[in-house]
Formats: sequence, C-alpha cells, structure tokens
Amino acid sequence: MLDINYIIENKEIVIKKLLVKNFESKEIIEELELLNKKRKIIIKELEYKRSEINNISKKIGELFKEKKIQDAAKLKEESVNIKNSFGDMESNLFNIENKINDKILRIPNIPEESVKNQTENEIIKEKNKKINITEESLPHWELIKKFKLVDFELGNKITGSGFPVYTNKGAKLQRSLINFFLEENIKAGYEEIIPPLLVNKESAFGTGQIPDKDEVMYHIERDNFYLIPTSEVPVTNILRDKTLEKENLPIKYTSYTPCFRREAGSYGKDVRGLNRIHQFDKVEIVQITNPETSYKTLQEMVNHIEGILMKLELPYRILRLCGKDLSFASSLTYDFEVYSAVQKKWLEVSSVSNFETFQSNRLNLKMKSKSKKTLCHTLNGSSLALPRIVAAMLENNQQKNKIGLPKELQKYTGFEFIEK
RNA sequence: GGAGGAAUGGCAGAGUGGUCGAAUGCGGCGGUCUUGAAAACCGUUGUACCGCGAGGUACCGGGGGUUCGAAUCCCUCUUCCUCCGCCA
Repeated sequence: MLDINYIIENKEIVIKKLLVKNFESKEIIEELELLNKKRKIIIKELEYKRSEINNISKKIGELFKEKKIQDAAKLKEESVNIKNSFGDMESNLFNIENKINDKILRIPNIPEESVKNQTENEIIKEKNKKINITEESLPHWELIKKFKLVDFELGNKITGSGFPVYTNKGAKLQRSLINFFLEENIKAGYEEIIPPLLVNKESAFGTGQIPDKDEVMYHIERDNFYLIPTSEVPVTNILRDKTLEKENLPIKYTSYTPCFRREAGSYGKDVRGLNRIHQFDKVEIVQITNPETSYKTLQEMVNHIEGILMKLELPYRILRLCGKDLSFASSLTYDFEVYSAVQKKWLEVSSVSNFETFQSNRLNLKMKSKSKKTLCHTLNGSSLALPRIVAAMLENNQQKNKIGLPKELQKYTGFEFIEK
C-alpha cells in the first residue's frame, strides 16, 4: 500500500511510474486528492466540536463538585446541542475514509527506477543450456510413472486434481531437496522458521494477498482462515506491528512449507505433470531491511539463489522482469528459470522481489534509528520451489534405466541414482 | 466443548464515572560527578491524525453501546490463565 501523502505530493511522478506497470492512475489519484481534501475539512470541524464538548464536560465536573447542579444542567443541554449538530459528519467521515482506503489498495507498487516500460523481460544471465537428450528421452510426467516417484491418480482419489502423492524415492527426493535448500539458507545466515499453514485475514492482508488476490487462496469459511499460498505470508507477518532497532537489521528468515494455490481455471498442457499443482513444497527466504540497503540485499539474495542452482547442476537463467510482468506489490523482481530439456521450456522456480515499503506500510513494520521511525523494506524469494526443479532434474539427467542426481544432493538422498 | 478469572505505555504494575494520556518501579535517552566505568543524583521518555503555528482530536486487547463526560458501566468478539471433559 502506497502512502497517500506521498501519492498526492508526487502526483505526476507516481502517475508516470505506474504507467511502466501498465497501470493508468491519473483518475484514481485525482479522486483520492479530492476525497482527502473533504476528509480534512470534516476532521477539522468535527475535532473542533469535540474539543468544545470536552471543555464543557470538564466544567460540568467542576460544577458538580461545587454542588451547582442547576448550572451543570444548563451546560449539559449545551453539550447535547453540539452533539446533535454533528449530523452525519461522523458517518460521512467514515465513508470517505473507507473510499480512500479502497482506492489506495487498488494502486500497485511503484516500479524501481531502472524498470523500463517494456514488455520484454531482460535476460541477465543464462547458463549451461546444452543438455544431452535423445529421441527416447521422456518428459517428467512419464518418468515419474516409470520410476514410481509421484502418483497423480492416487492424489485424485484422496483429494482431487493437482494434489500429487509422492512415493518411495520420489518422497525421499522431496525431503532431501527441502533439507538441502534449508541447510544452504541457514549457512547463509537465515533463521529457520516453521510457521502456521493457516493464516487469518489480517495476515493475508499484510502481505497483500487480500483484497486483490484472494481467489488464489483456499479459504476455510467456518473459521475464516486462509491456507497459505507461500510461507512469505506467515513469515513476513511475524513482524507485523513491530518497530525494530536499526542495528538488528537485516532480519533473515527461511522457511519450508507446503503451499496451496487454487489456480482456478488453469488446465491443459502447460500444467501437465508437476508444472502447476494445487499443493507443492517450497522453501522461502525473507529479509527485512533498512530502506537504504534493500537493493544491495536483493542482489545478495539473487546471488544466493544462483549458488543453489549451480550446486544442483541445472541449466538456469535469470530474468529481470519488465514493468508489465512485475507483481502488484513488487518494485523490482528477478525470476529464476530452469531449463526442462524434454519439454523444451524454461520453468520458473523462483521469484525474488523487493517490495520496498509496500508491504511494511500495510504491516505497520518500522525501524527505529535515533528518535526517527521509518518503514522497513521487505524482500522475499523462493529458494526454491520444488516441483519444477524436480521436473527439470528428472528430464535433464535421465539415462537409459536410471536418473542421475547432482553430487551435492546425494549427501541428502543417500543414493546416486533413481533406478527402477 | 463446559465453568470461572484476566487483558493498561518497551516491560512490570496502580488506577473502578470528572484536571487520567494515565501513579510508581525497571528499562531507554540526555546531563552532573569520575582519569574511565559503575553507583548515586537531576532531567527526559508512546503512537497516529488535523493545524503554518499556538494548539487540538483519537487511542488503556478489537468492535459497538450508555453518559454532558468512560481505562473505569453494559453488550459482543479475540487472546491468555485456572478447573472439568475430550484428545495426538
């Protein structure tokens, strides 16, 4: 959520920058400006009247002490009159503030300076795309059947489409990847968190999932909880309504959780196999930083994730997202994709973003230095999302009757190959 | 799930209708003293909003109500504690 005063004071710049995200904001900002003026006028009058009532009440108190009951009764009447003159002011103010809120929540975050108004994502780096596959090479959805790693039919039976059952070495591979990612993150100074998988609406609001994107989340009506679409939600909300000491920053959290996404309406060949499912495993990294250093932090996170992908010996590329592809809350995002040789497709496995103050403003997450309080910057990234890593790894490393695993991962799996 | 109790500033803890935005202690910040530090002493110390400013308004778990006036009374929700029940 952007700050209303900032929007109004920097109207022209904000409008221009939001166009980079393909968001036309002129009208909405002008409406905001008008509403804000109305708001201030009402507040001024209302607070003046309230202060009058407060004064009268004080006098009444004194008169009561002096037993001047009649004088007090007179003042009471006066006070009631003032209160009656409020009219609809209070409800008007309430309505205006609601309208302001609604509008401001519809405005996306401002993209970072270097994001240009282009529709092409910039490829920052591309590594090791050459893979030895043959005519007989299978896509991962065939491989997982052949080697009995993941059972989608079983998931259909137990739950429904998009809830795979990992079996045997497929299950062990999941657990090994999770451990590998967590250990890499912990080595890099991240504190491990196991958060709740269900969150309340305040938490979903804090990181920006509601009101705009509530259709991606499963919602438990009876208790009004949401299943988390990413551990970013509970983990970032650890610090909701906190003021942190400047010298305690940055705060670095890592967390493995299953993630639940409704992915309404997406069926077809793009979602075959592990490409897109309703429940998947992901390890996340989150950082809360001093606003002055957040872009340095973003780079550090990108380097860290790149290091993990290198250890997995997967072909990958890093994209710097264009304005059009930036998410609602993000100022700058780098996407990581791994190459899936049989599908001949790049698969997104991580998205690393700096949200600047967009989340912290909703979260009321501040930093204190000397006597000054300022909003922190929040950042997060996947390190990493498992299904597509598994898909690419299986496809790229397949041999005749087995699938090889990267050395670094073997320490965790305890086996070098997946065999029949 | 049932019965009872509680929620106050960074923390601890007073306050049960009127100079209470809130005593006191601890902590924090500034100072005196000291070669330096500690101790002691003095001062200071919440947030948001409106206003050029003086100043004002709101906030004592959340929401609503009673009243001229609410931390204090009433309703409701949430969370915590004690007891009972159930339970991995």
